Amino acid sequence: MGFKEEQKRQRRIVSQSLMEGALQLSAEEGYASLSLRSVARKAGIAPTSFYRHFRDMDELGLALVDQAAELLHPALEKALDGMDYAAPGKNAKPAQIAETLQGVVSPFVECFFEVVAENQNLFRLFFQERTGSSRALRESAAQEFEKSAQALWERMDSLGVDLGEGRETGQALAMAMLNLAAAAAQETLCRESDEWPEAKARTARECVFLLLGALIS
Amino acid sequence: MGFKEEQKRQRRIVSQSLMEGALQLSAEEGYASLSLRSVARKAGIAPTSFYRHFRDMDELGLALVDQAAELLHPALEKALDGMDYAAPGKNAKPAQIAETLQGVVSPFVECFFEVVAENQNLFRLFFQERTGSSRALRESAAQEFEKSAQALWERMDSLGVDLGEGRETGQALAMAMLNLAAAAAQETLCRESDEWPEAKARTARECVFLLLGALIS
DNA sequence: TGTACATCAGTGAACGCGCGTTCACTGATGTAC
DNA sequence: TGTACATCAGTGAACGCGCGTTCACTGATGTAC
Repeated sequence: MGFKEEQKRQRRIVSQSLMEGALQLSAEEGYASLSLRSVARKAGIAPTSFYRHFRDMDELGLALVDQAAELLHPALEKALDGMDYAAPGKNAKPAQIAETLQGVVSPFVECFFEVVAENQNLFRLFFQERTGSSRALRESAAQEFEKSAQALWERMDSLGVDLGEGRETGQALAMAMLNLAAAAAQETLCRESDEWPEAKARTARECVFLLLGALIS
Repeated sequence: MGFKEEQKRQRRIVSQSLMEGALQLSAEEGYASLSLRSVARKAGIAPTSFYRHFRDMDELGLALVDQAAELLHPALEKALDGMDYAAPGKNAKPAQIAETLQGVVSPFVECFFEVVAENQNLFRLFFQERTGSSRALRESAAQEFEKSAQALWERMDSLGVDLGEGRETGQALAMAMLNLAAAAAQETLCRESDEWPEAKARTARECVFLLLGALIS
């Protein structure tokens, strides 16, 4: 009876070890240079068995991007839940507004860097392929990224962060926050040392400046 | 007499056609997937002749990154020359400060996007490899990028743009401007359509907000 | 002037290798009757 | 219960291919004496 379930479980385990192996190898040589055979070797299966799990390396890459997205979105949800913001009065001082904006920026930065730092190889791939050479990977990653920007904007909008002339500007600013965070994360991922706290602090500062500038314009 | 010069000229032409060929191919498949043989084929020489010009594909990549840097730096110099800024008074309105900041941001954005749009394949490679898989390429590109950030910061500093607590913050903000510009450029490079004006406008807006936020904090 | 040698970009043949993919097979299990 | 068939992850042998690299060579030119 339990055989089919067990078989499916095993299948998932092998698929995951292919993805994990691809991730480890891509950290060293880059995803584009990987070979089907090297990934199968890393996962401990015959090259021909690869095809029982993925049509080709591109499909495996897509699965990895999906996996990254499935980690990113709940992390972002958690950030959105943790945000608070009290719209400053007309005469509020910049320093006060900046302080208020921390209620939006801090949860974002914390959750973003947490999930990235805990899945470094996965997000290295995700950020990389967002502008990579495979159209399928690129479009999928870019789309997930945009989804995140939209969710972020909608939350800020509903909190009453007034980013100016409407939807487009607001979403673009959310995208800019994500771009700044991704740039800092990529930079940190490429370095040997763990400079995550510094990257987080820098990103937070930049995001606050960005929103503050938008708010008072 | 003129033979040696002529020979050197020819050599440079062939080297350039290898670089040009690599660039064209990398736009389609990504630099990491290129083969020495395909590049030689594209340039119209025998595979073995490749070695008369570059030790391997990595050295060719470095030459391309250098070439990008040699275009980027003068473009940035031009931008720095074109900047002007009159430090706003204590009671200046945000809208006025934003207007003043355009004198810094506009030349930067104009020159940056001009040189990128005119050398799309070269800068696609440059931005890509900044966080790519080859350590040599990555470090070289990242270093040139940082140089630019430093030059940008020094110019803003000398213009009297007061970005706050000193050198580190200022340079980080210059880096953030470059990161925002690069992200917008990469995104546009990946799309089919020519959305350069939109990307420029968006980047300019984001840079102004960023600097404005930093200024009034 | 001629002769011997040096330089140097480019070449074609040849090598061994890892690659992606196909094929027919195994062996464990479930299903129909 | 037995028998025949279906499913499905995994396998090893085999294929043809493009790859990076080596080697000894060419042919045009400059240089020394």
